Amino acid sequence: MKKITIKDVANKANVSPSTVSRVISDNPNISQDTKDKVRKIMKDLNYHPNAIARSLVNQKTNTLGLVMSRPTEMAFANPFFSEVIQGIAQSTKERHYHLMISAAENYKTEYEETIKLYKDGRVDGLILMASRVNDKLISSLKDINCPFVLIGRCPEFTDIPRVDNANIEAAYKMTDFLVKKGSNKIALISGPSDYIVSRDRIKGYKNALEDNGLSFSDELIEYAEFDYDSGYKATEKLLKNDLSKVDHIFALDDLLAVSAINCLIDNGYSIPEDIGVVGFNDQPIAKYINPKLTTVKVPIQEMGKKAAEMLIKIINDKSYHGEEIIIPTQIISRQTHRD
Amino acid sequence: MKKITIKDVANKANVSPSTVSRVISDNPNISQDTKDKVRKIMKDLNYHPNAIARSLVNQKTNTLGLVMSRPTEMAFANPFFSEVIQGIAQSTKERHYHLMISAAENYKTEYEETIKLYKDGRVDGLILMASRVNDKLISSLKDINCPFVLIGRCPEFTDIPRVDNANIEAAYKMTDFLVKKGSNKIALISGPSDYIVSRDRIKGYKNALEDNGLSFSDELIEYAEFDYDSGYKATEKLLKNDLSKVDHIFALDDLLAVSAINCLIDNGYSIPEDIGVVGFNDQPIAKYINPKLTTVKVPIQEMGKKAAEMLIKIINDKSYHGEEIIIPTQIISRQTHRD
DNA sequence: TTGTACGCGTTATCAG
DNA sequence: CTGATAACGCGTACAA
Repeated sequence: MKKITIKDVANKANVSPSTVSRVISDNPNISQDTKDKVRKIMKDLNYHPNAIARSLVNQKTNTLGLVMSRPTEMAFANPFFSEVIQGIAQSTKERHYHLMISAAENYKTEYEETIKLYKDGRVDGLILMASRVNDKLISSLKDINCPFVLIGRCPEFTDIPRVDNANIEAAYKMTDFLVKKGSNKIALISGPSDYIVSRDRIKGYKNALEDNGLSFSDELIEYAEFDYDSGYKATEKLLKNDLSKVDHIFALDDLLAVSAINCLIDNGYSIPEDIGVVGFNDQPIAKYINPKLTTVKVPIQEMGKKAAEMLIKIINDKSYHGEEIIIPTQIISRQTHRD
Repeated sequence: MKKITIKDVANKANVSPSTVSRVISDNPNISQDTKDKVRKIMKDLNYHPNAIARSLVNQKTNTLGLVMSRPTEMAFANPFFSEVIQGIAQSTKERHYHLMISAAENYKTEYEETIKLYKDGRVDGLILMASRVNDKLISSLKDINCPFVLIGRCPEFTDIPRVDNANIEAAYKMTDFLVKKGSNKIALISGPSDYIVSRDRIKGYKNALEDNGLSFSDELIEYAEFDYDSGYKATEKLLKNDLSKVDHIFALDDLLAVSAINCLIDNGYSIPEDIGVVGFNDQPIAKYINPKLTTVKVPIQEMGKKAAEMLIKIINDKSYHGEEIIIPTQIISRQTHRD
């Protein structure tokens, strides 16, 4: 079962390896006859060009990289990331690219893994997710001239290729939506405070409060990781403060919203009668629970798709340096807010 | 920003490229002096060995492949697959392997994509998920001598490397568990009938019925895809039949169980008072819904881990041809069954 | 202990 | 239209 190479094909076809190479790339100045002949032999021999050898000579792998850090991985439990991957996988497939996924244990190894993936020459570019404040990774990537696209936002750099949803605006809209429904005290359960996405959403929330003449206090906000248990604990903390006046909890992630709802139920509250809960992202689970979750719809898969598309374009078109794509969001009004 | 190669290092260190190569692989018969010297220069130049070139000469890529077909991708929405990937990613990371993920649009392209991934030389081996009855892929892979590990089971071949959970036994246990609780008419919502996993679980269910002297009828079973909407419809069909005597619905996947619960609730039933619903897999969602789902716990992530470990071992140890690892399951008794 | 020469499978350049 | 040759970056016999 030895590997058959371009030479084997060449021999059997009585042509040179270069000719075979040319028919592979469908070079126009090769006679139809030889093309047919060589193609037949390739079929007969069940020949497949070796991607590695091609990569070596072409200096490109046709593969994109994606690194999941542990926080991200934990968030892997969060359906958000599956959806992004799905979108990425779709684009790469369409463009005949491949996708390499790498897990990291923590933020530090995530940094190293990511850089390594590129410097080892395994990938032509990288897709970054979940950027934190002060993200060294991005400046390093810029330094070594590594093509990348960020899903999210990086405050230190304007003008980097990225796809994001309008987080500030979306959180504003949801907050405003609740206020217009009569809410006047909204507590917040946020993701980790060093994530840009958290900060942006908090900002939108605060702005909306302000514009509606409502006051904000730090006691109204609790931070959690992007997982269920953490969200549950955050809700418990909120419960310890005086929740009597709070009429809504705005969770900055659906999973967090679900944990809040369950914590509330466990403590004897009815949703949304006693207190409303709304989420963010519109992940599948939003529709699965009872009552169904009111949330902000973010086209996650679409974001993954766009990011991969942009990255591939950056890699292949040197006159193109990426852009900022902001995907619109939309409030999905279901059953967990107070009307 | 040009690439620096082994030659650059060699020049700067006044040694030959081969010496540098030996330093990289920590060859024992190289003087400590030159090792130190070369290593320092590698650091200074920020040199990274090119993985592609290495792959070409070593004839191995150190990467594993995983293909998701559309049905699988749809199931990508199903958390099952995220968890498996997570497990795989963990093993590959620990063993310094990489993971390439590929999406396919349907069963046919899945077949081609998979074969191609290997024949193109991009991966050293493959992890297969969700095997169907009469899976041509497996025999093809055997034919071309491609190392692979199956997560699941393939009835046509005994003796192929795989990791699985004891589906028959697990479904038996759950059915028996319900009967012992007093249930005597259990309906089933299964995954697609051409998946082995469906057949195995159905078999366990039937066996348990039989052993308990209960009768089985075809009207008691509905088939669905592994997604929510499909499960909902299947439940509606069940509802159209005479459900009056049915006291439990056994869904062969948690997501299906959730859809069944919601469909039942939408039709005025109370869970578990009017009818019990139990699931399979113990995915995160099982704990998130209200009431919490009674289900069979399958250590999904663990299965991914084991599969990747086995595959890597198969690839590197030619005296090892894989084995069958059956991971035990466990009933998680929560709130959706009738006591 | 280290250097030389060749090969891994392919593509690109230059002849013819 | 086609063939020889070099090169991509690295590992490894073989030689020294």
